[in-house]
Amino acid sequence: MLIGEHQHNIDVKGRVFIPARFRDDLGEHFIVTKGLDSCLFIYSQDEWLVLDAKIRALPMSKSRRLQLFFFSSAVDVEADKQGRIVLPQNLREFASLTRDVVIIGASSRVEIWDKQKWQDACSGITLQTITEAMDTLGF
Amino acid sequence: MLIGEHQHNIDVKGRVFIPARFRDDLGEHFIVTKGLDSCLFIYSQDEWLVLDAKIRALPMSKSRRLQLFFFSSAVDVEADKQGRIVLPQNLREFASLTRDVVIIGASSRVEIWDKQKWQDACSGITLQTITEAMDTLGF
DNA sequence: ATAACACAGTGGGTTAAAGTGGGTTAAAGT
DNA sequence: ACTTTAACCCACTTTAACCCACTGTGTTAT
Repeated sequence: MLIGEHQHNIDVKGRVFIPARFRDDLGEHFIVTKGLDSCLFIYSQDEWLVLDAKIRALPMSKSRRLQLFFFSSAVDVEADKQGRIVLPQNLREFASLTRDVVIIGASSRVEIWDKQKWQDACSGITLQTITEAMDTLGF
Repeated sequence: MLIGEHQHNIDVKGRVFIPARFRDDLGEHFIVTKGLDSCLFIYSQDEWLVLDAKIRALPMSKSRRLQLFFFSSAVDVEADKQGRIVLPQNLREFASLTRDVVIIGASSRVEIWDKQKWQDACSGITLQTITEAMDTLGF
């Protein structure tokens, strides 16, 4: 299960370090795609296949946009000996990744955020929202 | 069932001792997350899996922020031979843990509080509040 | 009653692994 | 053939995992 929050930098070559815990779960290869809120999603090979199957199962009329969005932007990457991956420029631009990034475990996938964007998103979560959520979830 | 109150220190390495009784209940691994009132929650693997499933089951459109909050703030930890866990810096900061902490059993989970915060929270609980609560519960 | 023991709790030093940066070589495109 | 880019490798720093030694307290046995 992918959880936790890590801070890392992208170096001048466009490489990002993927924390060891995440690599254990993700495996050798993994898939990077455009995600929601201008961040990037990383799926393990297995999770990607699940997603792929779900999208295929949809009728073309509904899935067309989704297909284009996910498949066109998806890249299969492999970590180097130091545990880093190279992010293609178009994905870096999409997520506005310059230097400081935050890497987040989100249960079935990993997300890469620009640090500033992540902080903004976090500050949007109020105590009330969380309390309500805990109520409905039965914490 | 997790009950009781224990006083402990966090050492310079960010380690906290988890009382033996709690460890018996929590198992080998446990999950630490950001909780309410600036404290940390600790769940057993089993308890967490239930929560994980519930959170995942929510539709992405409504719960995206919540999912991010819960999963990003969670960490899987394991006690060392002495029965201590290492708390990541971001969680220590969140809960303002410096040295003196209080560890509390709260039925299905364990909570870690800054000592001062805990005392303040306790003094905020009046006899009236409790009596009212007991009334509604039908004690 | 007291010594011996076991275990809960504390502190700190050592070592292996995680994380970071940059240089070099191979490959691709012009 | 030359320039640019990406892949690969090596060296270094930092951090976290691991281990060991010590203290205190309660329990058992003599």
